[in-house]
Amino acid sequence: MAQSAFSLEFPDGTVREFDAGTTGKDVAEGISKSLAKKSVAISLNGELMDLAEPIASSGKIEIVTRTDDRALELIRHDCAHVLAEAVQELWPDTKVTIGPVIENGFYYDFDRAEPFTPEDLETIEKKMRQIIARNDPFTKQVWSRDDAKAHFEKMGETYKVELIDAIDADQNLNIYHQGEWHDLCLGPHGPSTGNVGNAFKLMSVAGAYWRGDSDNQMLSRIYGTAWADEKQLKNYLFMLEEAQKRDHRKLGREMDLFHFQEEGPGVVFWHANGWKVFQGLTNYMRRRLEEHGYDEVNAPQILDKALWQTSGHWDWYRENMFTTVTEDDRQFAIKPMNCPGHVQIFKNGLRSYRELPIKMAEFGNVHRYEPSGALHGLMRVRGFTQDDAHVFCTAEQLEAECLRINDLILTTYSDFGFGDIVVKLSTRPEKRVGTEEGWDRAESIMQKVLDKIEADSDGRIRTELNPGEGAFYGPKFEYVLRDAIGRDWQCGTTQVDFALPERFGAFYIDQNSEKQEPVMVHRAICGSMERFIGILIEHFAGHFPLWLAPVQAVVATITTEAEEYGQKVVDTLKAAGMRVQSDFRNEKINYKVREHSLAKVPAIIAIGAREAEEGTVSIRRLGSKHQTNMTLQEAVESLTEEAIAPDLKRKRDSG
RNA sequence: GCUGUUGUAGCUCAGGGGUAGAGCACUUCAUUGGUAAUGAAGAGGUCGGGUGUUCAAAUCACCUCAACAGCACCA
Repeated sequence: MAQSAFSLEFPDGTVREFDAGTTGKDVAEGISKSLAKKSVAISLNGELMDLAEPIASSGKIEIVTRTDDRALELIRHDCAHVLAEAVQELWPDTKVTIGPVIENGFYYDFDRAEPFTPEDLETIEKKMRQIIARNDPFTKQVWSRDDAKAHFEKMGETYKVELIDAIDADQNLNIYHQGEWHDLCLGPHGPSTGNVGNAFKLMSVAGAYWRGDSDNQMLSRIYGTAWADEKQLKNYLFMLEEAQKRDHRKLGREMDLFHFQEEGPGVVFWHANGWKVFQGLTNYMRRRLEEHGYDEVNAPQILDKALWQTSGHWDWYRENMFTTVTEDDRQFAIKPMNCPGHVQIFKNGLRSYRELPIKMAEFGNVHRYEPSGALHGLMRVRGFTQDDAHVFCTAEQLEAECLRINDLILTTYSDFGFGDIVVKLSTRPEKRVGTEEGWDRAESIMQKVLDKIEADSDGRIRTELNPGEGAFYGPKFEYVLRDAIGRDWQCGTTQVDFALPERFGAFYIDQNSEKQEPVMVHRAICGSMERFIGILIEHFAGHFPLWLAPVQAVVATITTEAEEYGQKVVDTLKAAGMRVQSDFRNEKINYKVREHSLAKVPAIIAIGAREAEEGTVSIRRLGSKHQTNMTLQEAVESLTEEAIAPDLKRKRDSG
C-alpha cells in the first residue's frame, strides 16, 4: 500500500513535505542530530506518538524532548513497564495486569500469591535500575487480536486475556517489547528503557481490586513516582514531607484541638481549643446565613423508621444508618441527613407562594455508619455536622436562588483564603427518578447558571461538566477548592431535588389557590464542619488567622517582677475581647517561646522589667524570628483589628 | 468491607519466652533567665482486648478491637 507524501507544520510555522513511511525519528534527524538524540516522542496534532512510528497523516508536529512536560507521561509509563519486567524477572510466576500513569507517578497491579514486602520494593528497584541500564529499545509490534489472545493464554497471563476479550474481534493490538519482555499496551513509549532515567522511586504496596470492582479478586499494587530529573523527584518527596507535617491528625494533637479513641471509631472528641475553632467557624457561618436570609432550625436527632422509608433512605442506605429498637419494639434511626426533618417543618402548616423562597438552615449533626476502611481523621467520620440548608422555592425562582447560593459559597471560600475554585455540574445518572422533561428543565437552568458563574468570575472560577454524575434525585453543582499546597477538596454542593417534596407530599398554595409542589434545593458550603476544619488545619498548616485561632495570644513573663504588669496586659486584652492566656511560669523566655510556637499560638507577648517600666509590650508573631515593641494601647488596637472576622470587616468597611 | 502493616508510659520509640527501658512531657527543688529546650531529683506503663500453648507470655498461636496506607464506598 503506497502511501502518498504528507506535510507537517512545525511550531515555527514552516511546513515541509515528507515521503510516506517517514518516522518521527527521521523528521527529528532531518532537523539536527542533537535534536534527534534528545527527542523521546513526537506530538502530532496534540497527540503523542512513538518516534519509530511511521507518520500516517499530515498535521502539526512537535518534537518532544525528554525535558518536555509531555515526556513525563512517557517516562512514567515506561517506568511502569520496567517495573513489571523487573517483577516478572524476579518472580516469574507473577501475573501482570495493568500499569497506568497517575498524578505524580504510576502503578502496576500484579497477581502474586505472596504479598510484596517493603524489602521486596528495594530488590525490585535494584532490578529496575539494571533494566534501565540495559537501555533496551521499546519496539512496537501489531498483532491480530486472536494471535495476541492465544499468545497470552499460552503464557498463562489470564488478566491480559481478559483485557483482550473486551476488545473488538477485528481490532489489532499493540505489543510493546523491551529486551526479552513484552506487554499488551496502547502506547506510546519512549525510545528505550534508558529513557526512564534515575529519578524514580517505588513508594508503597497496597491491595487493589481487579478492574476496580470490589466483587473481583484483590491484586497487589505497587505505586511508584517518576520524574524527568533528580531535582523534580526531590521536590516531590519534599512536598510529601510538607504534607505530612501539615497532617491535621498530628497538628490536632499538638495544638490540643481534638482526639479520637478506640471506643468511638469515627467520632470526634473536641477539646476546648478545637471547639473554639469549631464555634468560630459556626458563628461565622451563622452570620453569613443571616446576611443571606436563611432561618436556622433544628430537627430531631432520632426519628421513626417510617419517615426514612418515606424519604427512601431506608431502602437505599439502611446499612449505613445507625438504628435502634426500643423496649416496645419501635424502630428508630439516628438521622443520616437533615432533609426529611426540614420537609416536616415545611409541611407543618399551610404554605403560601408569598412565603417562598423559604431558606431553612441547620448545623445538622448527622451520623452515618461509614465503612471502617473509609475513616480518616476529621476528613471522613461517622458523626459530623453539616452546614446544611434547604431552599424551597418555585421553579421560576430556581435560577436566582442557585446564583445567590453560588455567591455565598464563593465569598465564604475567599474569606478563608481559597481563591482557586472549580465548579462542576453533574448531570442525570443512569439510575434516577423524575421525568425526562424535569431533568431537561433543571439541567438547562443549571447550565445557564454555570455559564453565568464562569462569566461573572473574571476567569477566576473554572467550570466543568460531570456527565452522569448527578444524584438520583436531581442535578448538582460541586464546588472544589484548592488548598495552599495544591490539593483539591470537594466541599460545597448545590443539589436540585425532584423526589423529596413529592415523596413527602409537600406543597404550597399558588396565586390561583392551587396546590403546587415546591422545588427543593439542598446546599452545603463547608459540607462537613469537621472535615472543613481538617482542611483548614492543613491549608494553614496550623497557623490559623487571628480571628479563628483558639488561643490568639499568650502573655509570657520574663521575670517574676513583671507578673503584675503581665496580668494587666492579659486583663486589658481580654477586656478588648481577645482570647489570651498567661504564662507566668518560672521558665526561661526561650522555653516559653518554643513551647507556644510549637502550639501555633499566633502572638507571643513577652513581658520583662523593661516593658513593665515603659508600659509597652514585645510581640513575636508566629513564624517570625523577630519581635516588635509597642505600647499596650497600640497592641490592643492592632490585635483587635486583626482579629475581626473577614465578613464583619467587610460589613464595617462597606458602611 | 477488602489487601497489607501496626498497636509497649501523655508523645516519639527501643526491647523481646523467665515477671518492662530511653528521650521529651509531668511533679518537686534550685535557678529570675530577654525570644525555639537551665540543672538536679522524683513519679508514671503489665506491654490494645480475649482465649490458648507453656513450669513460665509483653514476647508464640488463634480470635477480636482500633489505627495507618491503598482499594471499594461516600445519599
